[in-house]
Amino acid sequence: MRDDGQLIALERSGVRVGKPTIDDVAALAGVARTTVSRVLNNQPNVRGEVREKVLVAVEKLGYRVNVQARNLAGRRTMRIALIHASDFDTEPNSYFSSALELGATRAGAGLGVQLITHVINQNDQGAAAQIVADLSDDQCDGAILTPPFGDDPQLLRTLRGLGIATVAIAGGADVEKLTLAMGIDDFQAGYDIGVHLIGLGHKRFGFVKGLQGHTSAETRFDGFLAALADAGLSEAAVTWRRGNFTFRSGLDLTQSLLADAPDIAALVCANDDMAAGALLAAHKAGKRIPEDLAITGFDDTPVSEIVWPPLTTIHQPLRRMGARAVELLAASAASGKGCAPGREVLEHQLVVRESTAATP
Amino acid sequence: MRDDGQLIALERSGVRVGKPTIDDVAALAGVARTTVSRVLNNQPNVRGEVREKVLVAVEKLGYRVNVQARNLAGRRTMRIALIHASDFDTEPNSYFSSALELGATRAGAGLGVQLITHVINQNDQGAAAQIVADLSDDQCDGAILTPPFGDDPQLLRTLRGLGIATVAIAGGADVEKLTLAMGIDDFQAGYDIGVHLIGLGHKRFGFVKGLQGHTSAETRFDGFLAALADAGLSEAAVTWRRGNFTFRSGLDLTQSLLADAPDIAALVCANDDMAAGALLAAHKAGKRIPEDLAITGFDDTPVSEIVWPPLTTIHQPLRRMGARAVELLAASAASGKGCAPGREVLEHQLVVRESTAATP
DNA sequence: GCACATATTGGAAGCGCTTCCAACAATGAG
DNA sequence: CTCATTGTTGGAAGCGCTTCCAATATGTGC
Repeated sequence: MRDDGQLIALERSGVRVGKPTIDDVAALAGVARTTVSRVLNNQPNVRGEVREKVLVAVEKLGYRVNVQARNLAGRRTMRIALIHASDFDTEPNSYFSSALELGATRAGAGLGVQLITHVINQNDQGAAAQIVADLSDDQCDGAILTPPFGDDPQLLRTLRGLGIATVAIAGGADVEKLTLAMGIDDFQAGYDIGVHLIGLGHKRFGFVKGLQGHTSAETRFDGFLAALADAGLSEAAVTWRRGNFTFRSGLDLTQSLLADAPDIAALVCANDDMAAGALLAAHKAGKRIPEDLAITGFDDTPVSEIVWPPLTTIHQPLRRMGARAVELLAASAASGKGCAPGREVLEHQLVVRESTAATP
Repeated sequence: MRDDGQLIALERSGVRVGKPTIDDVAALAGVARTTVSRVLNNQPNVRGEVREKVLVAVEKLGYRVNVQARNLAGRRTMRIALIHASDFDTEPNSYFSSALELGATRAGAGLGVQLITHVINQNDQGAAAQIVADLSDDQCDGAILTPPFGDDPQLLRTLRGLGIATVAIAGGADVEKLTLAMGIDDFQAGYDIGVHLIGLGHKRFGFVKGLQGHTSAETRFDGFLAALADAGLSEAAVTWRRGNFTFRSGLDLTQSLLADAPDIAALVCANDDMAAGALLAAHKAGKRIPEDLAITGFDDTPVSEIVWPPLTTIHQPLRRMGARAVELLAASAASGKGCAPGREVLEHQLVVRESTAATP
C-alpha cells in the first residue's frame, strides 16, 4: 500500500517507474524509435555517432528489449515441438532428454519461440503416425526429433511434406539428405574411445551396443572398429551384445559377456547408464576396475561421476545441442525457407576418469 | 519455391493459411473479438449458447492463443530470475537444479514470463550481494531462490525492499514470514523414512546430513528423530556426520561412520548422491545391502535407480516445484501485490526400492 | 406498466516492438 | 552544376491480443 503511494508520487513527479521501453531510449537519445530499433538489431545505415548515442541511452536506462513485443511485431512467432522418445518422469536414462530440453527451452525463451514437448512411446506401433498427428494438431513450424525418431526417413519425408522443418538430434548419416542432423562426430567419438583403450594396452574388448535403429550409436561402434583396424586389430578382438540403454541391460549383458568371453580387458558401453550396470556386474564377478577390466560410458551424464570408479566417457554438449536445434529452426522459419538438410557437428570430448587405466 | 507458389495461390483463392488468430475465430463464430477473448479467459458474462459457438469455432480452426500477444496486451510481461547455488555444468548433484529449471522454464513459456538463470557460487563471500546486484540489473519482477539462498533472511529482506517478489525453494520455517517457502513437508519426509526403517526392525542408525544452512535438510533430521522418539528410541540411537551433498562426502563419511559405530543397521543420507557414496563405502567394507546395512537417499533423482541396489528414497516433485514457483510469482505480479509470505507444500512420496529391507 | 439495476455484447485503444515507405542529406558521375 | 544513386532518418501501420468504456438486452421490484 505504502509502496503504491510512493510509486504514484514518483510518477507524478515525472520520474519514470517500471521498465523502460524503446520509446524512452529514443527520447533520451533524441532520435526516432526506428533508429533505436536499428541499433538494437545491428542493422546498417546508422551513423556511428548516432549509434553511440543510442547505446549510451540504453546503458543509462538499463533498457532490455521485450522479447514478446519483438516477436509479435516481427511476426516470427514460432512454435517448435520437441519429441522425446520416452517419459523422463519414469525412465532412468532421463538426463539425456532433460538436458536437451533444458537447452532448447532456454534458447526458445530468448528467441521467443514456444516450445511444446511431446512424449511418444517408441515401442508403439503408431509412434510415427502419432507424431505427425500431434505436430499438425499443434500447428508447429518445426520439430526436434530425438533418437530413434530422427532416424526414420519415412517420418522425415512426411513432416517435410507438411512444411514442418526438422532437426534430428544424433541423426545418422542416412538422414542427412532429409533433415538437419545435429550431433557430435559419432564415428570420431567411437574412434577416440578405441584409441584411448588401445593406448592403454588393451587387446580384447567387449562392447555393449544400444538399441537397433539408433544410428548414431551404431556409428560409434564403426568408429571403434576403425581404431582397432588402424592398430592392426581385427574385428574378432571385440565381442558385443545389444542392450537397450538401461542400467539393467548393462548389468545383464555384461554378465553374459563376462561368461562368454572371460578374457576381455576393456568394456565399451553405448551410454553411461549401461556402463553403470556393467560396473556392477564386474564388481559382482569379483573384477577390480580398472585393473582387471576397464569400462567406458558415453554421454558424460552425472551418472558417470556417482559410480565407482567414476567413468571414462565421452562428453556430449546436450544442452547446447538443444539450444542449437531451436536456433536453427527459428532462423530457418524466419528466412522463410525450411531448414537446409545436412549436418551440424558439435564438439565432443573424451573425459578420462578412473574406470580406465593401463593394463598392469 | 514450388511451395511458395502454392501458398500464394491458396491465399489468392481466399483460403487462409498460417495460424488462425482470434479474429478468425470471432468471424467464424459471428461474434466480436472481445467475446472470444472472454471465452478464452473463462470470464463471466457470456451466454452459454454464445460460449458454445465460440468453442466450436476454436475447435474447428484449431486455434491456439498467441502467448506473446496475450502477455503484451495484458501488460504482464514478467521477468523472473532463477538463482542456482552451483553450476550444473560442473557439479555432480546437477539433477536437482536441472529438474527445477526445466519445470520453471516450461511454466514460464506457457505464461509468457522470461526466465533468467543465474549461477552464484555459494562459497563466495559476496554471494548475497551478487544476487542483489544481478537482480536489480536485470530488472526482475521476481526471483526463485534455491538452497541455501532461500534461507538467508537478510537477503530476503533486501530483495523485498527492492520490490522483488521471492520464492524460496526448500526454504525453512524461519523464512516463512519473509517469503513464500516452497517445498515438501520436510519434517514429515524425515519422519516417513524413520517410520519405514523402524518398521523394518532397525534400532541403530547412521545419518549423513547435508551442509549447514540448508534448513530443509535439517528439518528432515528433526522429523527422523521424532519418528525415533515415537517408537521409544532415543537420540542416542543415531550417529551422524555432516556432508556436503557430494558423492565423495557420502563415501568418506560412511567410512568414518562405519568405523566409529560398526553396529548401525540403517544409514540415512540427505540426498541421493551421498547415498550412492555410502553404498560404495558399504560395499568396500564388505557389507551386504540391505541385509547388513540398509541405506536411504533423498530426492529420487535418476541416480537412485542406477546404483546397486536401487535406493529407497523420498521423491520430491522438482519439476513441479519449479513450475509452481513461476506460476505463483507470475500471479503475484499480475495481482499487483507481492507474493504473500507463507508456505506452499507439495506432496512427497517414500519410494521403497531394494536398498532397504527388514532385519534378518 | 415504469424506472432501475444487472447481464451481455461490441468498439476502439494500446501493449512494445518491427518494418514498410517516404523524406531528406550526402555523395559521385557526367 | 545537375541528376541519379546511396546512405541516413523518421512517421505510421500493425503484429494478436486484453481491457476499458459505451451500448444494448434482459430482468427486477414496485
